[in-house]
Amino acid sequence: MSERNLSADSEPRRRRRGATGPAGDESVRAALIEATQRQLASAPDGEIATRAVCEEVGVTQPVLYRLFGDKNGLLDAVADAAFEQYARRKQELEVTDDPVADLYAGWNDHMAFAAENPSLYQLMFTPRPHSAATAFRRILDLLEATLTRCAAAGVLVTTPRLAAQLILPANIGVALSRIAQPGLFDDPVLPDRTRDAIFAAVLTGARVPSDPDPVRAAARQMRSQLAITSTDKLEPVETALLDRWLERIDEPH
Amino acid sequence: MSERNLSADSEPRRRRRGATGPAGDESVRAALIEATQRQLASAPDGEIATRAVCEEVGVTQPVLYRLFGDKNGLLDAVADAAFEQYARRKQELEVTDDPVADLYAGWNDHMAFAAENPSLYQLMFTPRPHSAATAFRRILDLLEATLTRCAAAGVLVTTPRLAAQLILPANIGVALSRIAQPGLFDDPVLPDRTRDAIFAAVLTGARVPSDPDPVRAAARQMRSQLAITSTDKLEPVETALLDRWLERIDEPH
DNA sequence: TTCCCACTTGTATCGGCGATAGCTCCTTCT
DNA sequence: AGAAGGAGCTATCGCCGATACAAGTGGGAA
Repeated sequence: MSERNLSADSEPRRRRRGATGPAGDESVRAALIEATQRQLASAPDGEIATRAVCEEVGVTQPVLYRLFGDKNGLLDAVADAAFEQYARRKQELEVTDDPVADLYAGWNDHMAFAAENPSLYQLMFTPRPHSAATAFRRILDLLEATLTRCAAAGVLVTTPRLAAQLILPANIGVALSRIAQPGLFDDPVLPDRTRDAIFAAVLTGARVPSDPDPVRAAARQMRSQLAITSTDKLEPVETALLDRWLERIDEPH
Repeated sequence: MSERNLSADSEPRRRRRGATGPAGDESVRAALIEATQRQLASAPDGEIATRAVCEEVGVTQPVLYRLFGDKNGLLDAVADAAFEQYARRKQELEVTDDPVADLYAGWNDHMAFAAENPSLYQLMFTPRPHSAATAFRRILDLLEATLTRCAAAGVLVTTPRLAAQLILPANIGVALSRIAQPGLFDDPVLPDRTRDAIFAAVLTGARVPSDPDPVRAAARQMRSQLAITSTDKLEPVETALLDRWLERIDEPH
């Protein structure tokens, strides 16, 4: 049931037949999404009725169900539209060539977005049954991209993938807790403190602009670690050759 | 509206008048809560119908509405009952005289509870309109009590109140993210890493902040650096084998 | 130009939901 | 015994999500 026959894939065939009127499907689509966002922000219980949405736009229910499949499809579309807003905001921020500064700005902007759009935020990050929305994953990818730039600068101590999985849930947790229980988490320094705690576990404490070659730095650190604490996961011969290679990588060009 | 005239305060007057039958009100109350929990765990969409709950217990709808006021009151009661389970679990753990160990156990048990009871967990920690449930606050108090013991032991660098506000949202964020998007946050070390990152910002640096195994950390960073910027100081075959070895070093013991 | 047909849209409706009005019955107090 | 008041059941209200059905519309074929 609910094949959610979205008309996005039939976009090239749009208006081929039938009467869609002077305004195309995607115009009605956008209007429905916008109306849903508005009613979602107004409704204190965070719930909307497809009837009310259709009435505000001036279309009947079958139109909505043709465009979005079912109510869940509508909410997915709203969540993805919210991601577009989120990404647009973030794009206006990330112009620096300092990826760490962008990371900080990204966290702060995430918190601001959540505070300004609590209903949309819940729609995006709260577990919803049978949701096919891609907003969550795309935001994680966005974060991972910034972290990859950090890794390229040599300031990341883990993989960008793991770092993103560390940062985003913490960010979401603080934002959702503040939405759910504003009175319990009203400490103004809370987001910053959480941010610093997580970032400290992911970024190297000291910026290393002095070292232009992060590969060499990593190799050097790996060698020293091996010298201090030997590993038993490699055979001695392997460890010896590994050390030789690391030494070669560390050698000046 | 919906005064939610709960009969808990009328407990001393129970069965004073009227026919409650051989089973008292609180028996029916508990049965309704239990049935709701069961149906909540079964339902894939996390939604329940008061009709179905009443039918399973064998009472009619007005009974439910007299006992809980409305559907939200029922869900609040379920959330508070879930808190009792949560607190009971935690009470079985916290017997140590090492408050820091209790703190770690508390985090881990929180994650386990969320994984075992995803529906209940969402009910407790996800923003719900007009919720009068006290579970959220009581769990925060529980955490703050443990942190006060840590402060008495002199291992806390902030106030217990702020520390609790730092820890709980991070804990919730990881748990909810794993419930909402299991595929995106499947890294098994994610909860522990988050825990260590947050605790490091709250406890005196007894525990290693970033990584318990510096050799593994160095190997991981070396690998990510190699993945980002390949080196020309090693032959491709050598680089491939180097990566394999680093991977072996990074593997959990 | 005319007919046809695929597609859209409005009407009306279905089944289910949360919530409640009003009658009946039972228990308890006087 | 009679009075009184609370509790439960039946029936129902209004709203919701979703859809069957028929009328309508416009582009393409003859």
